[in-house]
Amino acid sequence: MLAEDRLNAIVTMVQQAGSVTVPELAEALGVTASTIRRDLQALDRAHRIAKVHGGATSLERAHVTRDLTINERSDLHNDDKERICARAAALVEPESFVYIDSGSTTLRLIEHLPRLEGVTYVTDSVLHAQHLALRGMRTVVLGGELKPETEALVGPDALATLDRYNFNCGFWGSNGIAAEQGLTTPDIEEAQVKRVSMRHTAKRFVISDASKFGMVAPVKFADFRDATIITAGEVPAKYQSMDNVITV
Amino acid sequence: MLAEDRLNAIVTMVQQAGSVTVPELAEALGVTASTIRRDLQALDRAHRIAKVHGGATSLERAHVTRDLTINERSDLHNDDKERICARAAALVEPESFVYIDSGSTTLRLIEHLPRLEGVTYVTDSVLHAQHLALRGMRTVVLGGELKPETEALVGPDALATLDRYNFNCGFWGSNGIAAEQGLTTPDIEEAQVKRVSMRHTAKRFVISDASKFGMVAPVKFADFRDATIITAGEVPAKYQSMDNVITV
DNA sequence: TGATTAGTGCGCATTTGTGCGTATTTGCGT
DNA sequence: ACGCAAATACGCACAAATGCGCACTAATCA
Repeated sequence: MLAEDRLNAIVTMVQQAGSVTVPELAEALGVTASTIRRDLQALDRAHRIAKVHGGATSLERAHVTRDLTINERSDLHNDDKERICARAAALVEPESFVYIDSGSTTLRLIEHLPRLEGVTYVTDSVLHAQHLALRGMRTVVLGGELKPETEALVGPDALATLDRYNFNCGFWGSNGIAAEQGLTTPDIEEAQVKRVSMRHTAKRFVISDASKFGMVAPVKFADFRDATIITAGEVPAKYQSMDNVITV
Repeated sequence: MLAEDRLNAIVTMVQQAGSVTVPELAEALGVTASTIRRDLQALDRAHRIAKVHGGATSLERAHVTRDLTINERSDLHNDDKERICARAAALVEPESFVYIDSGSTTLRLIEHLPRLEGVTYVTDSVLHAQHLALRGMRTVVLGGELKPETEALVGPDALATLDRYNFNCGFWGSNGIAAEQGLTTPDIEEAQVKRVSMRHTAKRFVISDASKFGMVAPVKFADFRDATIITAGEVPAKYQSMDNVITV
C-alpha cells in the first residue's frame, strides 16, 4: 500500500468515525504506532485532521470543543448519527434541488447522499461543497463572507443568492431544539442564513441526535413546527409523540 | 509498444485504480522501474497524474492531499514564483477591496499577502478562500457552481455577484500570454469569470512565470494590454521592453 | 552511410520511509 | 498533590525508493 493511500485512509476513517485512536489506526492499516503518529503529524500540518493526545479527530469536532483528548470521544451518538443520516439521505428524490446547511451532522449526511439523476446540491459551507464535489455531485455554493471558524458563508451575498433559489428539500442542523423556543443556534449571521434558506424550501428536515432536545441556543432561526426533525436515541417523552418528529 | 501508448496506459491504470505502485506499472507494461519513474515525472509535469513516493495517484485523490500542504513541490520556476508573488503582494494597499483569481500561482500569492487594515479579499476559489481565512484575512467567496477539478466557482451566480463588486486591484493567473492572442485559459466558464472580474477591477495584475509568454490557450479572457504582467525568468526579448511587463 | 538524438536499462550514491528501543511528557485516578 | 500507566518524541538502524550518470539501441536526417 502506498503511503499516500494510507494517509487518505486515515482521513477517511477520522471523518467517518469523528475520532480514532492511534492503536486503532495501526491495527487497521497494518503499520506500527510510530508510523501512524508520523502520519498524523503530517495530516495535522496539512490541516486535514486535528491531532490530539491519543489519536486524531475530525476538524469540525476539534474546533467545536477545544483541545479535548481522545478519551471523551462523544461517539455515543455515533451509531445514532449514522442511522439518522441514512434515513435523511433516503428522502432525496431524483431531479430535485437540495439545500445542505453547514455543520458537522450535515457533513456526515453527505457521505450517505445518493448519486441520483438531475440532483443539484446547494450549500453555504465551502467544506461541505468540497465533499460534495469530491463525491461527483453537482454542487453550488452560496456566495458571501467566509467565517473561518465554521467554514460557512454569511452576509448579504449569501442571502441575496438564496432569494433567487427555491429548493425541493433541505437539511439543517440545530444546536437547540425546544417546543417553545424553537430551533436555535449560537451565531446571529448563520441563523439568518438558516432562516432564509428554510423560507425557500418546500420540505424542511432538521437532523439531530436526541441530546439537542430541550436545549436552547442564543438565536432562534425557526419555530419548532417549521421542520420535520429526524433523530435517534433517547428522545424525551414530551417530544416523542409529536408528529413532526421521526425517531429512527 | 510506443512510449506515448505507455503513458496513456499509465494514466488509465492510475485513473481506474486510484493509485498504483512503480513495480506494479513496471510489471504490467514490461519495462523497468527507471522508465516508469521517468514516465511518472513527465505525467506529473503535465498534470495528468500526481507522482507520490512509491508510485502515483489520480489527481482527484491527490488534490485534497496536496492542497493544504503549503510547501508545494519545488519545481523549476520555484524561486521565480516566490519573487513574483512577493512583488505582487507588495501592491496591495490598506483599506482596499482585492480580487484573487483561482489557480496555483495565485494560491502561492496568498502566503505573501500582507495583513493590512481594512483589506477584504474576494475569490472565486473555495480553496483560496480557505487559505485566506486560515491566515486571518477577511474573505468573501463568489457564489456559483463548483468545478471539482479546479475548485473554482463559475456560472451565472458567480457573474451576478461580480457585477455588484468593484475592486481596487486584482491578481489573475493565465495559461497563455501572447501579444496578438492576448491572455488565454483552457476553460470557457472560468474565462467568463476572469473576464467579468477584470472588468470590475481598477488595477489589474497577471502573475506568471516566463514560460507562459508566447503560449496560447483555447479561450481568450483579456487583451494583452488589459493587465500589468508581473513575471520573472527568461522573458522573450519581444516582451521584455513592453511597458506593462514587470520583470522581477 | 555516418552522425545525431531520443528512449531505455543498469549500477551506484543518496534520500526517504519504517520499525524499534529509550527517555520524556501527558493524563487520569487516588 | 502525587504516582502510575499510557502516549509521545527522539535517535538509530535497516530497507525501500529515488535520482543521476553512463552505455547501448533504434530511429531520424543530412
